[in-house]
Amino acid sequence: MSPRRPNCATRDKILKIAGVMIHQRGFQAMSIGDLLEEVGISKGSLYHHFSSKQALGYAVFDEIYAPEFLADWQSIFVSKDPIQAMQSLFKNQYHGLSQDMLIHGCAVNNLAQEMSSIDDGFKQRINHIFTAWRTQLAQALLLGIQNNTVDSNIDPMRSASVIVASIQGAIGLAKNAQDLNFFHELLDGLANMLERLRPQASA
Amino acid sequence: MSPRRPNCATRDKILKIAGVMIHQRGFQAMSIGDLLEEVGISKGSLYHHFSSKQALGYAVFDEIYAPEFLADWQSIFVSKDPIQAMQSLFKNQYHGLSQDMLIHGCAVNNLAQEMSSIDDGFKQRINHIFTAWRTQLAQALLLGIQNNTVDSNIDPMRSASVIVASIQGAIGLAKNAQDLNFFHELLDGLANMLERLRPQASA
Amino acid sequence: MSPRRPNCATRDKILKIAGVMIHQRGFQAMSIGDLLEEVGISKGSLYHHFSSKQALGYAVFDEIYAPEFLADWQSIFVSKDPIQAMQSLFKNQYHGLSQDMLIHGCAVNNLAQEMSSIDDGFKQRINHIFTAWRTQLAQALLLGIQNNTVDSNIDPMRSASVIVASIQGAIGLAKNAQDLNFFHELLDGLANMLERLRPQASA
Amino acid sequence: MSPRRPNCATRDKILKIAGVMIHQRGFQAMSIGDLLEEVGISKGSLYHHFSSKQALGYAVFDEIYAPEFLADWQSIFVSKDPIQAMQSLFKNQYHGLSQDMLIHGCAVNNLAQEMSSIDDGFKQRINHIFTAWRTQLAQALLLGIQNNTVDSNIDPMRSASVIVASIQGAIGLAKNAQDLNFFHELLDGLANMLERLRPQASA
DNA sequence: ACAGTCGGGACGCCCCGTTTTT
DNA sequence: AAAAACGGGGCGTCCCGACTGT
Repeated sequence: MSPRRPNCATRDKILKIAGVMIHQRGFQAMSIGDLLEEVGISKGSLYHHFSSKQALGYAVFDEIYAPEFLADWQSIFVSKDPIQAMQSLFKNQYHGLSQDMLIHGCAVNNLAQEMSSIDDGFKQRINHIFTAWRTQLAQALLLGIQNNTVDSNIDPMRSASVIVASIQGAIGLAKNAQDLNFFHELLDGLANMLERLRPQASA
Repeated sequence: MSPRRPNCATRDKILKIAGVMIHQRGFQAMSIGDLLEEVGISKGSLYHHFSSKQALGYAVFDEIYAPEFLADWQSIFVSKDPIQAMQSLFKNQYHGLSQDMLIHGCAVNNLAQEMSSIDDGFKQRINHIFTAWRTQLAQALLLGIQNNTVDSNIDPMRSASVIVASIQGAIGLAKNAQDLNFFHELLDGLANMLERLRPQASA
Repeated sequence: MSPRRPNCATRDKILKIAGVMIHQRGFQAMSIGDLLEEVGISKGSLYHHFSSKQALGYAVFDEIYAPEFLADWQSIFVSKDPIQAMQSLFKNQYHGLSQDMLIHGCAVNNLAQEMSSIDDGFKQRINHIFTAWRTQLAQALLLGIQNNTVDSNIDPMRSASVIVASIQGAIGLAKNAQDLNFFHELLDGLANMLERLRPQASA
Repeated sequence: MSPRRPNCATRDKILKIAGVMIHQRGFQAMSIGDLLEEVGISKGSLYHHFSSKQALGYAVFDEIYAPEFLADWQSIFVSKDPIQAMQSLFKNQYHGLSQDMLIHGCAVNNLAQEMSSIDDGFKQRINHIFTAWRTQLAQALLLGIQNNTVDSNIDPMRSASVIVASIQGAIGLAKNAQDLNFFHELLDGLANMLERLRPQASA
């Protein structure tokens, strides 16, 4: 059950659909039976590829959620103006890809809320990815400070943490409200908040 | 099964313990059987007071979670300097009462993440309370603007939404990390972020 | 789940039928599903009375097998001529009640072979009952020695153990052969063996 | 799938390990999956050599259990004093090789108890081997009678059956008790019982 | 001939929230 | 308010067959 086995369409299909179902219903609420029906395979097939529901969940996290999670942020991590880069990322999420996140929230954050206090394997994975996110964002802010696009008075790491928290919180609020306008307002508000991290003109 | 039945010790006990268990495990993961054992009653007794698990959940929300949810914030809603008021609230949560929130997160937010997309009754209740929070906070910010403790350039409603999102996100992150220091850092970062909503000196 | 609850026909019915099925198929091979169908109840009903298959098995042992196990031997334990008493017991088993034992063996011994090395609860119960049997039979042999119906040179406890072993072994052999005549032969042989425990005429 | 295929290391390895596992856990409780893991082969490999679990079980019986079953008894079958020969066999089992039999019992007898009433193939095999044992032992007793080491009044066949039953019963009792001292006592008792088959001095 | 991967589906026990009866 | 009965669904294991490659 090595993390990557090349030739197995079934395994990939399971992972993909399980990724969607866990995102939609939560890990515990996703039933193996429903998954089997959706994928169109039998139990023996599933348990040939994954030794347990837990192992499947870990694989979904490692092979589906984690790789996609930070993908959108790579451009920000190397920008000289991280504030502008994030603002434009928020703008882009106004269109298209925000739908899924509006309805079901962030897959990683959902798992974090549901599983981190119950299952240690999930907790470690989630911690790892959030820490990576915060750390990289802090470095990006530092780069911004060096390029005078970010106020040098801020603490990069703490600001990065707050930004991460704000985004996750915003997605959570929006998912609950199921209101696209409200989501846009939140993104706007975040953009404005970021603008306040610019170097103060009065300095 | 009216929302408020004054005289019933058993019912109150059920509500109280159910409130704790839902907070700790989540609504779906809390089993009726475990609850009965904890309360020390029989199934018939529970179903005499609540017609279903769902009804119990609603009652817990309405009678336990909701009343306590905004209690701490009342002082903020009437302050002439809401930023300072919130900052001191965060300071107070450094000590004592933050433990529960660190371990299990915010009861309302947990329910929001778990149930709002599944159960409409929960969704409406949660929306209602979050909207109230945001609205009242926006009014507080407006009061701050009028008292020149908050920058008049901000949009009170959007800023209120972002503040709410940030707080919920911070609690979520901290719950996942299970790290008190990290939680304190987040609160610090939030306090700093709020400071940036002060009227700009350069204006 | 106290061992004896007075008013519960369903519980008794479950125990009775489970006792038969375990006797016929073995404990592990008896499926809960089949039991439910046979009894005509639902899963919830069964698990209301017994917390697990194991608990059911223990109850069957304690409340069905154990009480009946030593019943036939009570007359022997108080006889002045235990050899003759056992021989007549064997004779009686020629008729009628031996059928069940021929086909499926001794319920207690079956459980002993199947479960004692796997499950400690069963092991302890079985040891207890076998020890009781051997001990009481040894006392009976001692009584026979005192009444000069048994050779005083034998060691009562060891002889009792051998007698018990022989009987269980005989039942096991007969169950395997499924041959009534062979079973009768074995009982005859046992009776003859017992006769050799008489006081030696030459002494 | 002929009963004896000489040159196949894999097949032999399967048989050997399966023999151990069936002895330890029972036939039904032994899972094919566990066996494969233990042997270190794949399913395809096993089912290439054995058409089914049942066929594997039969092969284990025929090629592992049966050949070893009567090996120790060959010396007895040709002795002029079978009683003494058996007694010394019991003595030898006091040391060393009795461990396995104490813990897991007699492999053939275990199978007999578990499978003979369920599976006809097992039943026939077991019957065959037990019959052979009894028959050969009866002949040995007859030889003893002819050599005046055994009482001529006994019925050789019936006595042989009782002896076989006693031994199997003793192993069963000891396996359940898991008590080496008790096992030794039982063997002692058996030896004493055999002594009583000597020609009576008073005759 | 032999081995490995993959897939199949029936069944294992048990826990769930609920309804019915007393 | 308690005891009893309900039945659907939870995940996982089982033995096995089919297909693929050597």
